[in-house]
Amino acid sequence: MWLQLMFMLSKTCEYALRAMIYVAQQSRNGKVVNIKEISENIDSPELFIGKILQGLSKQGFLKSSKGRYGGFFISEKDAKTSLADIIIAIDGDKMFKGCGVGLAYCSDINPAPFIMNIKQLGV
Amino acid sequence: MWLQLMFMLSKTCEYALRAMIYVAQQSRNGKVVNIKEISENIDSPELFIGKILQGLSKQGFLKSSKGRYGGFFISEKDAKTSLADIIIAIDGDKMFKGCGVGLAYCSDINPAPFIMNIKQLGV
DNA sequence: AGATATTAAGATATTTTTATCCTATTTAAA
DNA sequence: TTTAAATAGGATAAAAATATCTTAATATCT
Repeated sequence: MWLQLMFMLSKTCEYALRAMIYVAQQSRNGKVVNIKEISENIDSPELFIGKILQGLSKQGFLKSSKGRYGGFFISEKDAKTSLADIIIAIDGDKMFKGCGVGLAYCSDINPAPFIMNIKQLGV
Repeated sequence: MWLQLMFMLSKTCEYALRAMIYVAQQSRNGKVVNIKEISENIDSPELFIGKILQGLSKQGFLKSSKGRYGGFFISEKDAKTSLADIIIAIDGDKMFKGCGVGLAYCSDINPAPFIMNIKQLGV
């Protein structure tokens, strides 16, 4: 069974994931994509996603080539990266720790995904 | 079965939930608590949580009393408020909509809690 | 009535996140 | 070799989130 996690990601991280997924798709077809194309397809500010990918590229999550017909691409090997690793690279691992509410029953051993339902304050 | 949701809340929202839970606990013992006590117990900036509770109080999530021996408290009725309502009051409902990654398979009908596991870019 | 302790409210300050600008460097095609 | 198109990198700007300050209003105790 899959554990369903719903995240609130930073804009930066959201753009990054969308971009990485888009580049990965294109790379499977052997295509190198430039920032303009990426930003148009994932609906993000062009220069901003440029900066983000520049950073991810430095960290080795994808490759870039400069110059005419340059752009970004993801090798078969890099495509094995889990989305979680990208999230951690950008937003850090705070998301995977603690429950965000800081109740007593949250700990490292029981990192308390915040049980939400119909739980009321008074119970 | 309970659905497990793990959130990244804004600081404001995190403080708010912790404060509300603390006040609710104290109110069950008939105790009115002031900002200083609250901030010490939930580890938040005193003036900041003051502002936050001031807002929640205006919206009717809890009661306040001014003057000496004043403070905040939550009636039995108000204690029925769900944490989700407080989150929405502060962070809005964006958290309950969309998947944050904006993939094609996310929609209003299928609001795609972000399936996370070992999913890889390349699959 | 006076002193003290509390929330209310508006203004302001600080920090972080998001976004843009400008110039340099690189590459390929003409 | 020149030109055009692309990323790299550093600086800056704008917006949003977080935090604090100051004064006013209110309530309680003596």
